[in-house]
Parts: sequence; structure tokens; C-alpha cells
Amino acid sequence: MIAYERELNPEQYRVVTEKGGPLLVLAGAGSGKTRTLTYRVARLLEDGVPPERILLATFTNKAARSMLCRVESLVGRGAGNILGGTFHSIAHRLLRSYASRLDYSHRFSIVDTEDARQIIRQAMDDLHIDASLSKFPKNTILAEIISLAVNTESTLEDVLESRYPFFLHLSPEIHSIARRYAQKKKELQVMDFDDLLANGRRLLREHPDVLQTLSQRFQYVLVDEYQDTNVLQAEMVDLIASGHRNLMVVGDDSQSIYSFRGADFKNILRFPERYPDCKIFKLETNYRSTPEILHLANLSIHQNENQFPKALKAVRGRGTRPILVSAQNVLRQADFVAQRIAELARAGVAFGDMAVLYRAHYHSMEVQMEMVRRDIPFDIRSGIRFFEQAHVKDVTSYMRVLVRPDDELAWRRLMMMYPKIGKITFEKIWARLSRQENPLEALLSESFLKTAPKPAQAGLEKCRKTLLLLLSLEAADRTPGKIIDLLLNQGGYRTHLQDTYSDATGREEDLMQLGNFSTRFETMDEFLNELALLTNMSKEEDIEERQADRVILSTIHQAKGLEWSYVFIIGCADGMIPLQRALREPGGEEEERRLFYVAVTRAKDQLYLSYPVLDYSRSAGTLTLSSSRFVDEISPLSPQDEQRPFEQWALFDDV
DNA sequence: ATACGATTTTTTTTT
DNA sequence: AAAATCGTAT
Repeated sequence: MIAYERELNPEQYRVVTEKGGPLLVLAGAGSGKTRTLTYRVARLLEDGVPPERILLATFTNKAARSMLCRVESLVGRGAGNILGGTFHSIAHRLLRSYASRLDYSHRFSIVDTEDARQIIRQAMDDLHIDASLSKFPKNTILAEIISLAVNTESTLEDVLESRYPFFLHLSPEIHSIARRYAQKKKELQVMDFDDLLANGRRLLREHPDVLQTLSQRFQYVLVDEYQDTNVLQAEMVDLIASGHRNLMVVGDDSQSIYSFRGADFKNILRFPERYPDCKIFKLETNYRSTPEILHLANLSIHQNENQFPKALKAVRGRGTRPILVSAQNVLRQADFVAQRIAELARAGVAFGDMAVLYRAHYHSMEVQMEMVRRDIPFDIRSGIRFFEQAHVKDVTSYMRVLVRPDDELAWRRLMMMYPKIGKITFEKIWARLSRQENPLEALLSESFLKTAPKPAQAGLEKCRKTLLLLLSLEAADRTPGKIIDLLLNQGGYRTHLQDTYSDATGREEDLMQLGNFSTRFETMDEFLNELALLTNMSKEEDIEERQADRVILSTIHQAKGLEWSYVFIIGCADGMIPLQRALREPGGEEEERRLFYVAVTRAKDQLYLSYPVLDYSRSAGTLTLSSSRFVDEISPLSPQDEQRPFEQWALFDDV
């Protein structure tokens, strides 16, 4: 038995022991939100609720894994039957079982952002819309527009009007592209990320028997990071919880930072309206940060209008005041950060206890270079997602055609790696190939080769050889690891890597890692299907990574939920945070302030805010920047002010 | 006509 | 650093 009363504070204890019904938990930063949630699940299990009747929706796969892990160690037995994961992965699992209900093959596959953009580009080609001629939005932007319309459940016009007014006059064309895109996805039997949610909800909405089964099954539904849900996700949750109405949502409206992908923190603000009988709990005791850091955080977030009133209460003793550093330029800023990190390290602080946070990846360029120069070990929570890198997509496209010979996107990628096969030649080859019962077998036949355009034949022959090589593997041996090995050593892919990239060795190592990673999956099919939903090779799980003592460089978004003793927020200039571009969005300033709040509340002991006074950009030349409005609006009136939230330092070269 | 290499631009955040 | 675009070679 767990000694709940001793291990939890009274706020948390009340939440954990509350019986059932709709519950809204407003959990401030560092208030033990995850702890509360895991103890609650443990408590349910101890009360005899079967694990398979609990649904736990989280924001990232990592959060789900670590939470279930903690639950298991609490109750001392497997909690593996709990359905836990991101909304996308939960929807994915439902759709695998019920795909036929929505007129999809149960073998549908998932396309990632890049694939989706490709399909949209094809849709534009089909409609003879040339993006380069007029000032027509590029496929990337179109993908965003279409996605946002789905996720906010609004019309394309609404999205255009609020976020892209300068494209409003093109709405008929954009509509036809969207329609064509949907049609193509259907033909290819693929779903994009948004389809997973939209179809997941459709399944529950339109198939009462499915809803009946699922809503009866899930006796308890728990949702983490509720402030970041969008309309589709919120409704899915409502539907699934409709059977037993034991719905607990946990979140912090002040940390809602994902509106760019449709998240609507009105879901959390209006939860009490949707569930008038709900009970509201607040967790406001902060165990993480010093009172000085919390003072700054509270001052900042109080500038926002739309929120539940709240204030974090510190339990820790006094620390040092945060410091605002104005540096002459980005190089000086980088120099300061690296210098300070080196000093702290010499004073005995572990590298792993320090982090540098920023609004956008490119803000960190100079810091990265300076860290390399000084030999400071660091890890970038990189912007480029592992599974989206070119070499990973290259090798997985071979796997894809083996599993699904009609996978056009995979074929396209695969063939275009060979010489003399570009966009047009591929179209020609595919026009013939796709008519065949099994494109893979057709390609392997000698006779097919002759029908291909002359210049491409040599490349195609190589392609054929490589595929034959892969097919020569025994079915049981046809694993991702083995395929990668063959491609590198006999398929000529190693040469291709070396010819194409300067960092070929690093990429080769990535591929070995990918091979290792794939062994977690039972079948190659499963591996490929899950791939699109993964962002990173869960570094937390690798023991090596956990022990690695490195400074973390991360965007604020990716830092959510994490904490460090020493935190440097760089680029605290107006235009960087708040980011100029984000201010144009409706509600942009408040969202950016929440982002700032998230960044500030990551720090446990010491917080440094820094900004460059001069910045250089190719388009605008040299610019003078001023400190962020988020800093200015809480600035002390005088340096003697006892309540001042930060000290000020200035770093300029001697003149 | 097509591929491919050189050149230019362009960066928010993520499932 | 990667993608989009442009110009040239085949």
C-alpha cells in the first residue's frame, strides 16, 4: 500500500483521492502535476480498477512512457494494459481496428509532414496551378492552412481571413487544392496527422456501436496537458468519457503554447461550462524554483487577460535574483553564455544541470559555435526530427515498397536516388508500373526495363539489382536492421551517403541506431506504421543518454515539462520573443507571453535573461534591438526597488 | 526535354 | 542547413 497522505501535499492528496466524476485540475508549473497524475492512476489500480479500463492521454509519447513507468514502480506490478499515449497514437490504434468502418483499408499508412507536402504539390500539378508564377502560397504554406482548418474546425476562409488575409482572394483555388489533396490521400490509402484525429472523432461520432463499446470500456479517462488540446481532441475525450463520466483533465492555461497547431486553451477555460458539475482543484505550490524566479514569473503572467487567476507559491528558501544581460551583439551574448557555463562548471555545477533556451532554433547558432570552440559538451534538442532526415527516409522507403508495393511516395523517393531519374522520368515509369497488379514484381522482370526511358535504364537496373538483393533475404531475415546493413554494404548506399553529404559517417551511425531501435517492434509493418508518429528516438530511455552530462540547448517548446538548476534564456529582445511573426496572429502576444512564462519557470536556482542589442540579418541589415516587452513591462522603476524582479548587467566591447 | 549543379532564399514552435 | 529556384549541359 502506498502512503498517499505522507507522500503528497494536501492539494495533491485531495486530487488523488477524489472519487470520480468530471474533475478539472489546474496545475501550475512545478507543482507536482505528473506526480499527482501518476499517484492518481496508482490509486485507481489499488482500488481494483482493471488497467485496461483506464485511458491516459498525454502530449508526447515520452510523457506517456515515463508516467506508466512510474505507475508501475509505485504499484509494483505491470500497468502495461493501460491505454496510454498521445491523441494521435490512441486514434491510430482505434483506427487500425475499425478502419473498414470509415471505408479505409486496415492497411492504411500514415504520412508525415513532408509526405503530406509532396502530395499537396502533386495536387497542385494536377490542377495546373503554378506556384512560382503568381504570388501563390507554396505547398508548405498550403499544408499549414489546410491543417489549421481541420484542427480548429473552421473553414478555409476563416483561416485565410485570420492568418493569411493576403491569400484570401485565392480561396477558390485553395479549396480545389484541398479537395484534390483529400482525394489523393484516399486513393493512396494514407492518413496525415490531422486525419488521425478527424477520423478518430468521426468513428466515435458516427458509429454508435463503436462509441458504446469504447465508452463502456474506459471507466476512467485522464488527460495530461489539457490546455494544449484542440477541438477534435477535446471532443474525442468527451465522447470516450461519456459512458462513465470519470474524466479528469490536468493542465495549466498559462502554459498553453501550441495554438499554431490548433490548440485552443478555451477547452480548459470553458471546461466548467461543459461540465457544470465538475470539481475544480488548484495546485499552486511550487517546489521547483526560488521565490525570486517565481516572483518574476508571476509578475509576467499577470499581464495576461485571459486566464484563471492564480499565483505560484514558493516553498523554497531565498535564492539569487534573476539577471538581465544586454550584450552588444549575438556573438557577445554567446560569449557570455559559454563563459558563464564554463565558470559554473569549474565551480562544480554539472553540465547536465544547465540549459540554454530560445524561441527559434536559429537564435542558437552563435551559442552552438561558441560551445564547440570552448569544448563544452552539449546536446541540441534538434529542430530536425530524427525520423525525418533524408537518410532515414531513404532507407525506410526500401522497406516500405517491400511491405506495400503500391506505395507511390516510397517508390518516388527510392527511384529518384538513381542517376537520370528525376521527377518527370519517375512519372513516366510509375504510369506503367502502377497499372500492374504488383509493381514490385513488375519492376523486377527483365522486360519491364526496356519500356523505361533510355537514359534512365542504367539507374533502373541498379535499382532492380538492389531490390533483388533485399528480396534474396529469407522472410524471417527481412528486418530493418538487416536491410540497412545490405543497403550500406552491397546496395551502394554507403557510397551514395559519402557522395551526397559531408557528414556521411554521422548519418551512417544514425542508420545503425535506427536498426537497433527497430528491434523494439514485432514486425516491420508495425515499425513503419509507428515511425511517422515518433519524433525522436526517445533519448530518455537510453541509459547512456541519461547519464551523459551535457548542457542542453533547446527551444522553449521542447523544454516544456523539464527543469534545470541554471537556465539561460537567450534572445530576450523584442522581435525574438515575442517573435515578430507570431505577433501577427490573433492572441499572439498573450501566447508569446505564456511561452516566456514557460521558459522562466524551467529554472530552479538561477535564471539569466540575455539579449543582443545589435543584430544582423541579410534582408534588413544591421538592426538595433531593444529588450523584450515582457522584460520591460515588469522592469523596476529604480535599481533601489527592493521588489525589483531582476538585476541588470551590460556587456559591451571597450571602445 | 530533362537532369543536375550552382545559386539564392529562407527559417517558429510539433504530432 | 535545407529547400526552392535558376541556368546550363546533355
